[in-house]
Amino acid sequence: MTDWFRENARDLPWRDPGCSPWGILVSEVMLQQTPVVRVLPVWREWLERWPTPAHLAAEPSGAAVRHWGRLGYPRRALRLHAAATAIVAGHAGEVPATYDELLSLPGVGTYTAAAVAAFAFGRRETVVDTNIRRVHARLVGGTALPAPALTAAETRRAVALLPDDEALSVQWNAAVMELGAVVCTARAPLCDACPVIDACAWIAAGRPAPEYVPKGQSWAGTDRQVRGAIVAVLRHADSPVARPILLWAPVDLGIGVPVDVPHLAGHAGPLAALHGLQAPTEQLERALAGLLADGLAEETEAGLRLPG
DNA sequence: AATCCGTGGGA
DNA sequence: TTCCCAAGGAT
Repeated sequence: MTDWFRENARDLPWRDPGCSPWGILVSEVMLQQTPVVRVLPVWREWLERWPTPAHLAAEPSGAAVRHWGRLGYPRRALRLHAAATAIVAGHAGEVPATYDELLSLPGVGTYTAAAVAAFAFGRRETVVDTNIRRVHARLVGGTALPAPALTAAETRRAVALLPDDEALSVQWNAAVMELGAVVCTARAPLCDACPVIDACAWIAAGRPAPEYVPKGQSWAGTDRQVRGAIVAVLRHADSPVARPILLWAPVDLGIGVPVDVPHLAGHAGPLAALHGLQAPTEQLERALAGLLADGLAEETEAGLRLPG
C-alpha cells in the first residue's frame, strides 16, 4: 500500500515537505466536502495572501469569507479565521502539534485534528475520513460502502489497522486516503488499478451491491440555496447593500454587484434567480437572519455586508 | 441521532 | 437532465 503510494501519490502543494503546518491546516479545512481540483487555486491564493495565522487574524473575518470564493460552506472560512485568532491568542501564533489542542480549534473536528497532527507533525494518529472508511469497508469488511455514519466498530478497525511505527503510520494514513480518492472511489472504482485487489474482501465476495441507498440532500428551494445566493451578492459587492435592494432589486442596478455572477446573471435579484420557493419573503428574511446569526453577514446603517 | 450547512463537475 | 457526492463539523 505504501509502496503504491510512493509511486502514485498526486503532487499536491500541501504535500510538499516545505509546506507549513498552517498551509496543511488550511488545506484540510478547505478539503472538507470540497474536491481537490477546486481547492487548489483558492489554497494558493490564501497562502500567498496569509502565509501565517497572524496574517489572517489581522484581517476582519469578512475578508476570509470573501476570498473563500465559491468553495461552498463559507462558515468554514469564518471558522478558519477564528482558528487563526485562537492560534495567535493561545499558541503564540504557531499551529499546535497535538490532537487535543487541534481539536479545540474552531472548525477542527476529529478528522482534521488527526490529519493535521499526522501530516503536519508526523504524529501517529488514527485518521478516518470518507475515503479511508470506504477502503476499509471494501478491503476488510467486504461491503460496497461504509455505514451511513461513522460507527465505533469502524473506528476500532481503523485503530487496529494503523501501523505501530510512527513514520509508517503517517504514510499509511496518506496511502489509504489516496487509494480511496483515486482508485477505490465511491461510484466506479478502478479495481484493475488496485494494488491490493488480491486482498480485497469485497472483490472476494463478488462485489455485492450497497446495502442501502444514500439519501441525497435536497437543494432547490432550501434555505441553503437562498443563503448561497445572498452571500454571493455580498461577496461581489464593494460596498454595503441596503436590505430591500439585496433582497429584491435587480442585480444590475449599480449596487456594485457584477452581472456575471453565474447563477444571478440576467435575473432580478437573488430571490428571482431562485425557483420554487414556497414563501419567498419569509424565506429570504429567514435566510438572511440565519446568516446574520452565524456571523456570515452583518448589518450597518448603510446596509448589509460581509463582516468587517 | 438527525439535520443543517454550498458548490460544481461528472456519470 | 437529474443525480451523486467530494480529505466534515456543529448542534
